[in-house]
Amino acid sequence: MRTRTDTVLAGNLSASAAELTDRQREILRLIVQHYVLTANPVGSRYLARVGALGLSDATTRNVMADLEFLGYIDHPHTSAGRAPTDKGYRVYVNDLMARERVTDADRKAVARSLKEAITSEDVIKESSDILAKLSRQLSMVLLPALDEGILERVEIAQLSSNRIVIILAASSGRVRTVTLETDSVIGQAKLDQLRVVLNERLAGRSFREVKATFRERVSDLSDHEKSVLRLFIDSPEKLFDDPHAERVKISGAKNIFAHPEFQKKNAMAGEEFQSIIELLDNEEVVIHVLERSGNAEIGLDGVEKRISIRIGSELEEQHMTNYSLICTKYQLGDQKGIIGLIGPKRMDYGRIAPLVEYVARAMSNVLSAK
Amino acid sequence: MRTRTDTVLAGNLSASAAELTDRQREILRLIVQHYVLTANPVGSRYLARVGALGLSDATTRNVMADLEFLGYIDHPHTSAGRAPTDKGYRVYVNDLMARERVTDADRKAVARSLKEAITSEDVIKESSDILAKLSRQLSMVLLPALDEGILERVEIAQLSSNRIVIILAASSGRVRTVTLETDSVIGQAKLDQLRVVLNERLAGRSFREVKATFRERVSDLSDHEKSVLRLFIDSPEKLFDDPHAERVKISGAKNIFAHPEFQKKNAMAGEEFQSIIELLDNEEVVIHVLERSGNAEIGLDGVEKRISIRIGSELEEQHMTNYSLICTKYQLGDQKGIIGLIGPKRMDYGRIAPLVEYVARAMSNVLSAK
DNA sequence: GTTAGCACTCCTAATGACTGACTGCTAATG
DNA sequence: CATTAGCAGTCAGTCATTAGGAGTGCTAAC
Repeated sequence: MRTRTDTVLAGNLSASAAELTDRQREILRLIVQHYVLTANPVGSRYLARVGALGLSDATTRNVMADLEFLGYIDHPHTSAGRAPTDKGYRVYVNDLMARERVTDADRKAVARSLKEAITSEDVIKESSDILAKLSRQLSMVLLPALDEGILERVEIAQLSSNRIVIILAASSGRVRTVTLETDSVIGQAKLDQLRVVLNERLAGRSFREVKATFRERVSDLSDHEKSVLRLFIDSPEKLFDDPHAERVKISGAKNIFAHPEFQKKNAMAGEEFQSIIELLDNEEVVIHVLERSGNAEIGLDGVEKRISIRIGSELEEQHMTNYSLICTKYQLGDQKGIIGLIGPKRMDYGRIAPLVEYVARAMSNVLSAK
Repeated sequence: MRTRTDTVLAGNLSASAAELTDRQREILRLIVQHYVLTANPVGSRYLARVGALGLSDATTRNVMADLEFLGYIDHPHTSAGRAPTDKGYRVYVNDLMARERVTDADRKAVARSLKEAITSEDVIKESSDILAKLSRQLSMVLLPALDEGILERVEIAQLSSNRIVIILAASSGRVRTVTLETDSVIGQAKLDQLRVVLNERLAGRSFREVKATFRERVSDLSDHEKSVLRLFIDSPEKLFDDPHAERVKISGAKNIFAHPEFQKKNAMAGEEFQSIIELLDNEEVVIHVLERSGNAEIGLDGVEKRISIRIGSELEEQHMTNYSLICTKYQLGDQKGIIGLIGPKRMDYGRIAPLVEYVARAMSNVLSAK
């Protein structure tokens, strides 16, 4: 299919975004912007007609042919307009787009939401909700992994003669409680003693370490004490860690289905749709996607990147090639969580990326005051 | 449109299900069963052909015309087969269907799931998951409202010099924790004293009462103590109650969208679809739907009904007239929660209703042993 | 380098014919 | 009198065809 002309072009034009001509960059920018706006492939005649370029459709066509050959845009079929490829979006996000300032209205809305929140849990849920609302996308918040934090302190409280609750406080401020039924009645003095021992042996260590070494650490306790801790001894890996469901908050599912790409015929049967539903159904998928994107790009590679944007195939999820993820980290105590959103690749990056960053910063501030 | 013949029929045939003839009941049963199975309106010729009746299509037609006039079945357009109306489903559920025994395979699957669960929270989540999986519907579990339980005990634990956690233990076994930042350092002795006072004044009362009267109950405390409890004094109604998000577990969203009614053209735009998404997005809607159905029918009207089935319009939700809800209560400590599922009205009630009941009983048993 | 013009491709929506599944009614039947 | 056979009429869904529109690629002229 490739003609000799193509080869010549390939020789003349580098595939690197930096070496695109100004005109090419400008046209790519226009294509992305119009496609984001309308969800329709944009054609050369249309671009010429709106006249932002002062070029004829034919010339535009030539440039677009070059851009297509270089892999920045594509067309679904011969006589359709062009839509950006993942590579095209990537260049747009990196070099071409203008990051808009978060509007005053949005700032106010965020402040209003967060003011209502009393507990840290509330703040996190509200942040997710307001981000979903303002971005009109599907928003997700991931709490910092208990697993990666320090077990600051263990408390034991007696609820009734045979029920106690064990409180695991992480240095991030997160708290995990586990209630236990005890076989025999256990006195307050005994409990106090047990608390002291547990704190001596566990406090200040990472949950991960505690998980791995708990059995040994309590192996010398009396049988009676061990029977109280039976559940922990049986399954430390579950009790010293998050239940998956509780690390994730999701908001705004309705937004994602309102996008025009879902209005076509058999949208529900498609794998895209299925994969979004999977996200709603299964917290582990959310954790996986957010952690991979968040941890890989933000603050781990020397240069601190403030925000991670993954476009289509960059998500490395088989069925999510039509979506983009924008996420960043927020601070909860001494740990970091991740907040972000998912939407169609055709997304207003210039507006939304700063919004994600803004919400993350706002929630971090509010959380640090709790 | 109604002819004189119709009027005569109306005189002859009562609208009460009990007064349907055996043949009418049998045909209604067949219609429901076939419709549930195939999702296609069922016609007289089809019924005659499968031959379960030994009647010709014409006779079947006559009976079906009567059933339609009486409001048990309907047809979407002149030349379509008949589908049950809500009234038809209701009669089917009340009088016609056979409740199947839960299969051994299902029983084993439930047992296997619940065995893995360690904490009560796990049990509840697992119950929801397994119910969704076995029924292939959207399943929901509602925890008992903190609001309606007794505040059994208050504990205070110090996490660090200026952070404490307050533990509210409900008699149901549920525990709510709230971490507080204190302005000044507060000694252990002071905390112990505060705990004693709070327990004296709050323990044993309902959360609802505590919520309403907390401010008065602590009005005589020292300013220092009040400053520690500032958050509670400011918003007792929020802190002595559930955050909505934490009362609800949802599983199996993917199931509901796999049903054939969603495969048609603009399914996503429809209000039905929107209302299901609303359910996923908004815990308060779930709470509302489950509580209304569960509380209205189960165990409040003298006769203890074990299970609540609401069909279409009986749900009294504007946009959910195409769905049915099956739910029942389960026991958590001294309170009851609700577990149930939502699916298209076209649902295998005979299999699913017993399944819901079985899972509820199984989880109640496991929970009572925790 | 840029543009005009033209032939060509392909999607989409609209149309209309056709089929199949049903119903309702009537007249005949046992 | 209940039941059945037969027939005309209705309507959704499918399929092929058509016309229209948008856009491309190429070539030749400016």
